[in-house]
Amino acid sequence: MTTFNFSDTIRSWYEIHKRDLPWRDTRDPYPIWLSEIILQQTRVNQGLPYFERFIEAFPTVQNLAAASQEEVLKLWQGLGYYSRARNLHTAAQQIADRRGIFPDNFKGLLDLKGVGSYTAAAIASFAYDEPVAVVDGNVYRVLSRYYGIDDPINETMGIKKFQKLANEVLDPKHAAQHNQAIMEFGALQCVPSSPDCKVCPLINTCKAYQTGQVDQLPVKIKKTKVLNLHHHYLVAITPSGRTILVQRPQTGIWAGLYEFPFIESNGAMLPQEITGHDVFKDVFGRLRFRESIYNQQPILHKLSHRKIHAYFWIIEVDEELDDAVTVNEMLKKPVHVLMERFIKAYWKLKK
DNA sequence: AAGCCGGGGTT
DNA sequence: AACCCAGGCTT
Repeated sequence: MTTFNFSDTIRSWYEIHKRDLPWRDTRDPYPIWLSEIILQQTRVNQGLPYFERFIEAFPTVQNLAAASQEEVLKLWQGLGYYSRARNLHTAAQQIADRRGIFPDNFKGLLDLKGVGSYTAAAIASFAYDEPVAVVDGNVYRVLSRYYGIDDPINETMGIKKFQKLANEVLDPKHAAQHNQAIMEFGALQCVPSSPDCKVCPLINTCKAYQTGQVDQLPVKIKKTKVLNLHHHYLVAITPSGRTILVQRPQTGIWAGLYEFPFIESNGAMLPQEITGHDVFKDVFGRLRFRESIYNQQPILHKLSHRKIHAYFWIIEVDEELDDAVTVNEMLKKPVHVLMERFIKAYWKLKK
């Protein structure tokens, strides 16, 4: 007679249903670490091409450490949460300082920039089979439903409770497989909305299923409110076709990325309000120019906590500007997606 | 403890 | 429009 075992069940399920992902067939901490940073708050399908590009560009952690931050940010362009890229680069240099040797345990891994409790547990278990449980969004969902726990997953008490429970259900003899399995189970079977419980191997012992609470769990409180912003980008075009880019400050949104100079406002602006603005004068001085609006209707760019209403103004000037860059130089700079989309449309670039 | 930090896919 | 995603850092 055998007793029902949570870890055995999800690991058996995993061996049948697991996806074939390039960072799963290795114990090398470098690709494991790289994949985990890329996948933070990012879906597998979105992160996958970035993983391939990074491995191609930087086959070893030393290659990554030796790159410039701008090179790393450019490769990261479009993925979001750009502090991950800066931390990734810093951590690569930390590792290079150790002759390329990663810390070999959970505690040591936590010293790497950008590596928190989840990522340290993931690397420690996947690379070294250290019995430390990962707790990500998938794990919160699976455990909260299976055990019927309604503590909010974004409050200190709930976080501690789930971390403790996750370690209790972890089979220490199968740490790597167990951690992979519970996350894959959450990603493919115990999905956020309308999971197909009929085919779930845990259906007979799932608390949420028994009590009809599947769609109420996990509990997460507080919602981020969205702030509306209006950006009027000044797209300089010099006689030779060059333009002006400025780098954003090293803190805040899109830190360190490049964009056209812009005027912030509370809504639409008239041409004379643009050309009379201090920012405009700072960029173009007393040069002669011809201005035109590129998009009459604002382009909406939605982030998790902001909605940006973007207007692009084409400012053709009749003299060269000292700090202008060519289009090819511009394309080497890391930019956010709003910029990337405009650049591709305006200069009619392929891809 | 709470807020900040992107972009894309689903519902 | 709201929610979610192989979260971590800062204040």
